[in-house]
Amino acid sequence: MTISKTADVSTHPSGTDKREKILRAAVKVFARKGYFSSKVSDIAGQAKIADGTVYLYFKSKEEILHSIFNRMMESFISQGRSELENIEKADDKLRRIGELHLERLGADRDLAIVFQVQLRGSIKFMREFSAAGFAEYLDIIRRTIAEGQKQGVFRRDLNPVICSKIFFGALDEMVTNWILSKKKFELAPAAGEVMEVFFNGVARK
Amino acid sequence: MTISKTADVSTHPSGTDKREKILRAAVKVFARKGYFSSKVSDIAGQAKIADGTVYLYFKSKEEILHSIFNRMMESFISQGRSELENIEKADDKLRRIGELHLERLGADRDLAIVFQVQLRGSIKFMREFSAAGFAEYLDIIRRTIAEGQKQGVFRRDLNPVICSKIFFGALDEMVTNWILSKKKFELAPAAGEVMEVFFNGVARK
Amino acid sequence: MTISKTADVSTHPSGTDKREKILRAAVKVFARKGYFSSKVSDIAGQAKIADGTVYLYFKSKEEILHSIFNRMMESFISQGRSELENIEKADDKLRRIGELHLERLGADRDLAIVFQVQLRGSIKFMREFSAAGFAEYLDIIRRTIAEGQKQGVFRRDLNPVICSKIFFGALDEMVTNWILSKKKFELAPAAGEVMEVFFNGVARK
Amino acid sequence: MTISKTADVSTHPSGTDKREKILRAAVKVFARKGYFSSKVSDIAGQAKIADGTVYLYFKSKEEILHSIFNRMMESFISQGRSELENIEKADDKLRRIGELHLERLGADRDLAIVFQVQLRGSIKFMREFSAAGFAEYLDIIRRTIAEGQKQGVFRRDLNPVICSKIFFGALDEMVTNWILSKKKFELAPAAGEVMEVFFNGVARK
DNA sequence: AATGAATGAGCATTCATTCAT
DNA sequence: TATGAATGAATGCTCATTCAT
Repeated sequence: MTISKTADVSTHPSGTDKREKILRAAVKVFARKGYFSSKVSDIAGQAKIADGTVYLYFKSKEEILHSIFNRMMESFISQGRSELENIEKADDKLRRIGELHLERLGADRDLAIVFQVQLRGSIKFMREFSAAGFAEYLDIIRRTIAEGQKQGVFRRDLNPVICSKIFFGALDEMVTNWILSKKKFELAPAAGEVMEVFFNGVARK
Repeated sequence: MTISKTADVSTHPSGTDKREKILRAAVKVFARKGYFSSKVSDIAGQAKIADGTVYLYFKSKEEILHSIFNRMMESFISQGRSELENIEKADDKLRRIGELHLERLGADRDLAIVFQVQLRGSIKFMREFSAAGFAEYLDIIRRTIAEGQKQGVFRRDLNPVICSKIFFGALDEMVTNWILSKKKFELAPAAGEVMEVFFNGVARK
Repeated sequence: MTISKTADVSTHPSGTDKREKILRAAVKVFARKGYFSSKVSDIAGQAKIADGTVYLYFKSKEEILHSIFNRMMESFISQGRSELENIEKADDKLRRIGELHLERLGADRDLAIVFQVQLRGSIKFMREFSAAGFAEYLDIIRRTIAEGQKQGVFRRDLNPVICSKIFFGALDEMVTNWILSKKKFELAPAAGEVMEVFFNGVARK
Repeated sequence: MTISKTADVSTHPSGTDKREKILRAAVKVFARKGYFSSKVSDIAGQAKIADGTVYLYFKSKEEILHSIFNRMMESFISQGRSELENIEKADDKLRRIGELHLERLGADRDLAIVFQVQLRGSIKFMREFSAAGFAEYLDIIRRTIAEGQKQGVFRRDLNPVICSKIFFGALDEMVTNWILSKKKFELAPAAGEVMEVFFNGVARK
């Protein structure tokens, strides 16, 4: 991202840039060392600013973590919404959600690590994370499944709530494994197989 | 790098008791406050021993966490093995694994929290956890699926590695949701529906 | 585990010693550098203990300051009481109070500095100080004056409250001047002249 | 803290105005929070200027405090001089000093707080304060007393130095008590009683 | 083995001061 | 002159670990 110091007079000229810079630095640092083991000065160092400057943009180290996942969830959900609104069939929608999920996290390994690992590191974070947008995400999946049941493409004998957890859990585990794996492989392609199992099961008919 | 003094502890009968006491205390404390926010003195206090005594049984705070999951995984896997060896059909085996997974974690909420939450809090822990037994667990699932493919009960066009992750991920998410849920409900009963989806999919035929 | 606040220190044999040592060190350090400019590590260094040890005996730097003046006021007032109870005449009592005041503070220059200077450095401290015992001290003086009025040794047209402030203020200023003075002189002998003025005034009759 | 900036460089020596504004702001802020707990940005905020602007008028935070009491002492002493030069009798002079002292400080509670409390918070400040004008003030009192002795209105057996401290201490304590008191009362009227005691003593003849 | 007092490295945060604009 | 974003030194407090008893 370039340091355009001419353009946006609307907000803080450099303010947004620096905030952005800190967040990116924090993602990198948190990904490598974990939230608790990361020092604020590590983040400042990575962002090439003075330690104190961090506090001009964030109230605390914890707020940085919050900002990371709030921003991510927001863009995640809004992107999801716009992509899905033109899709009619619930199964297609779900397939697209799965693809987006893996594409998005597969595109930024550090961000994925923060999501998969650091966010799970404390019940407190998880609850806050849940409140911040994750619950909504799960609910979108649930509604899509319920929609599919109405449309007649999904079985009606299954509980959409449980199905949504299974769906999310399957994707989530793909991401986690990808992160931990030493072999570099593409995450997104796995979406197809996940959907196949989720839709049709592993049983031979 | 590690761990366990399992061997030499067995020599001292009372040693095992106190070690056990510390581990139980640690599970309780970690579950409530998270690994990083738990103080060694909290654990000692909970175990009703002096702070220093902890270090007669564990080299460090981290080793306590390691011991918790090593012990858990060991018993988990050995219990699984003995339960499964008399089951012939791969789908029955897999069903039993799912039941055991949820029964076991559903039986001890604190332990479940440590597994679901604290263990995920750092890549380091996750890698070590993976090395310590989780990979083996996932592999048992994978082999069971491959076995089912041979037996002809599972589709042969699916990759057992990916299927095993889906299977584990689905169960794992059930547990995580159960932990975070404020409503107290039984975890184990969910196993049936998970298996149903995993086996037959959500699509209407 | 932890210790002990003010109360049960008496139980620990060395506990009291170390607490004492820290307080003495703190008086010295506060006297030289002032409360705000004194670092906890200065105090620890002066007391020849590790920084952390300070916190085994005091909850915070501020609590150290409180302890200093609480302890001082307590002993000051209790000593005063026992000295005064055998004195009948109010003017003799007052004279003895004046002497004690100057003797006591004149005996420990560092302690006097903390009392005269550091304690006055913030309204907050002053109010707390006032609550802690100073108000009582002033009240003892006031009552003694009122007593003298009853006994007929003091004029009855004067307000004892105001007189007590004048009395205290006069002594207090003697101490403050003594502290600031570069010439080393004895403080206590000044008591006589203060009493003479307070009793008989400066006016020539 | 944004400011309307007008290019009024031409009009006034606005420098003095702004300096004045900062000093008034500082008195208010120091009075409420104490010198050490007051932030330069608090002062700037109170004065409605930018933080950096403070440094165009003062070299440091400490210099602000110095300026406050230098200015105060100057005006105090010069006012005193002009008021006193027409008074012949030393006892009348002293009476007027006492009145002025209490009137002046009683008229501006915030300023009084800074004088009574913040100035006493460090030996360093006190010494500087003393050098800056307080010593001179005390000396004026001393000389007035000596003058009174010559005039025959004051006893000659008393040491004027000690008497001046008593005189000042009594007044000073009145002010300090007034500041700490929660009840709002007028400070100046107390002057009469202080003088009465100082002149004639509390003893009944 | 058990204790718990003592240690001291480590760290988030604050804030006086500077300086480019 | 004025600004306020940026700096980075400074410090109170915590807590895992040690060790004398």
